[in-house]
Amino acid sequence: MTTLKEIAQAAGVSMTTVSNVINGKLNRVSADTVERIQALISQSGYVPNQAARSLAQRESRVVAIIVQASENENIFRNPYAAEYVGALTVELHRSGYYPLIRFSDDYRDVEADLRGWNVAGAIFSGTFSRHLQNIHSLKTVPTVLTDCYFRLPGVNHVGVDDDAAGQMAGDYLARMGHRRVALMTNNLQDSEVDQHRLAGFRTGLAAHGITLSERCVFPQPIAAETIGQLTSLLRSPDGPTAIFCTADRIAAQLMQLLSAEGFRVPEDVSVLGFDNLPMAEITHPPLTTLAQDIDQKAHLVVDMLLRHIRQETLAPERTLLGVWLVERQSVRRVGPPAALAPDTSA
Amino acid sequence: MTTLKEIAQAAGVSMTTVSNVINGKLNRVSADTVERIQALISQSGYVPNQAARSLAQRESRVVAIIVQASENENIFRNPYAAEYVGALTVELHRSGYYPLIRFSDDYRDVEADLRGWNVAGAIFSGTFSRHLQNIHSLKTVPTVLTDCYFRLPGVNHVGVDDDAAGQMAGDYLARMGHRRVALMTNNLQDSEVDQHRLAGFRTGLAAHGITLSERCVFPQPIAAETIGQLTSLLRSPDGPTAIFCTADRIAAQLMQLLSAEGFRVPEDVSVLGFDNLPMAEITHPPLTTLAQDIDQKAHLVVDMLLRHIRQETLAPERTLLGVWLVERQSVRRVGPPAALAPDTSA
DNA sequence: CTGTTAGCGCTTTCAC
DNA sequence: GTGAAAGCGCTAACAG
Repeated sequence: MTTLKEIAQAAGVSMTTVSNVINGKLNRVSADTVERIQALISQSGYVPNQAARSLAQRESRVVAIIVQASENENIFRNPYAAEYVGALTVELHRSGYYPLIRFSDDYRDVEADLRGWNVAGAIFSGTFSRHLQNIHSLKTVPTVLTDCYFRLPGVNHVGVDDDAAGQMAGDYLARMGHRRVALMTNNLQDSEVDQHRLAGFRTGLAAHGITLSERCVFPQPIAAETIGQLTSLLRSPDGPTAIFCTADRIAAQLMQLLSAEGFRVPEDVSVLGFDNLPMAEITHPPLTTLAQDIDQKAHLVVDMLLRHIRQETLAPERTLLGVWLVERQSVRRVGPPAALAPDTSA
Repeated sequence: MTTLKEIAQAAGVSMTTVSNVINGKLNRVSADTVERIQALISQSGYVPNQAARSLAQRESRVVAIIVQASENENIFRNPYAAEYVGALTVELHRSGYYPLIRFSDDYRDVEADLRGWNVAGAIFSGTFSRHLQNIHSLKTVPTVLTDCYFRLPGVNHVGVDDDAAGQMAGDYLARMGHRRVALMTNNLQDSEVDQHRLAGFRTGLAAHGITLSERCVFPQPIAAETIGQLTSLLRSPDGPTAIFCTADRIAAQLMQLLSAEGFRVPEDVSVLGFDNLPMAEITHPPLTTLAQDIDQKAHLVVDMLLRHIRQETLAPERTLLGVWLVERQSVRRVGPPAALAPDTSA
């Protein structure tokens, strides 16, 4: 193993000079010294020791990525989480940072990660406010909160405009002629993202004089054991004709279950998803969904974080990303054509 | 920020003693000193500095997870990779290690990670032999190779028995009455996993007197632009009646494309997948596939690696995991019942 | 442009 | 049982 000291000795210069070359402070070193040192570095295959660097500089090149999940849960089974973290990883690598991934809902683990590794920054995804409250390092570590609703002055935030997105969902289903609709979320109880999508959905429906009935709100994905609850609702004369799912994954599972119960999508019931993950193309029928741009989000988040780390002028504290509709085949238009007449905006 | 030194001063003991308590060397410290120090530690919220620890001990608690991918490619879009890495992450956390995830096909980056972070160990997934050859740290860093075919004495290896699995696929399709079959892989050119599945497939078919025609081997997934190549083959009188895909993802995409072209699965053509990912349940029709146990694999891999790190008696150098058939609805039985007669083993 | 010096926070001999 | 001291590999003032 080669060290900086050895390079310095071989080059007949001090460690400082070598350090300057390594860290690109080339204005402090003469051109031929730079060249000589770089030659030695690549010959010897020298790699700087990150631990020593972190220790001396009191900051590592590590960025913590904290994903809301119960410890021991493989959250990458959720394709949205996996794709998002993967995109963040690519962006961080590109900038010379190393992601430290933690699945957690225990603030002590998170604190230990942030402090123990002297992280340069942290990115949170989907963390509930009640957990974020306890993480005091938010005040000292450059942080970008994503898909969360916890606010703290000076802490940047990036997320989908969930209210607007929910509204778009409600508006779309209403325009497609649906008057009785339902909603299915991942975790309405805890997830503020889900709560805002619901609120927006209500607003969007209200604009068309539609009220979301309480028994049509499913706060968790339905499973094979509990599908009966939904099917009997669907079969009742005043049951919903469309279901908005706040994640493609829920929608895909739901369609599968529905099809096993003999319901046809979209003939018997329409299904609208959220995210536009690759899976939306392989469901049957292909899923109509509200799309978000995960790569764009990851790029923006890392960019914001690096700005923050470099103490540059901060970007706006809060950035809301839009979603757009991708129509495939899981939502159909219902009702007599006359019902559409009042809509003059089409 | 609290340091070990401060704890020592507050407790009126030396740093050595505190260090011993932190590292569980309790036989060297009296019971009440232990207690006093532990109280101080939890009161102050002290968290050891990982960089300092790594530096002093010349080894970090970092385990590199290297996933074969082109740099800048978000490989977590591949649900198998995501689920596997997620499972490894959970296992490593459970044992107090930190995963360092790297998507790469450049051995220099990998070397830099391994050396720069003084990693305790490394796990490779799917790395091609031609890349692994260049990674000299394999000889010095405790390593488990997974889903690879590169052999090096002293380096552990865990993988699916791809030959046996391919054979199982061939045997199954033959038993279901298919005499003309096709194969579609992810990257036959580079992936030794795919190559072994193909070899096994040929063996399995040969046992039933079936030869896999060259034009029925698709070395890469087919896209919308190239589907014509397959459909014309399918329509020809001696075209294949079943397609074995070496990943569920390929199978799901294929079924989607096929359905858009007016082919029905399994009536017109059967499709067999590989992995049994959650997505296999949401395709239409639900996918018949060869299942592997990802959690088991991850558990085994981490267990092996930790053994290696702790210099315990090594597990066998090579462990092959089996797969099993999960029958859903994408493969149908064809041909006259008589065709089944020669099979006496059923 | 270059070098000297003093740590960063922890572990680890080796004495006591 | 406990402590003193050296050092892991690097960076960062500060001098020259």
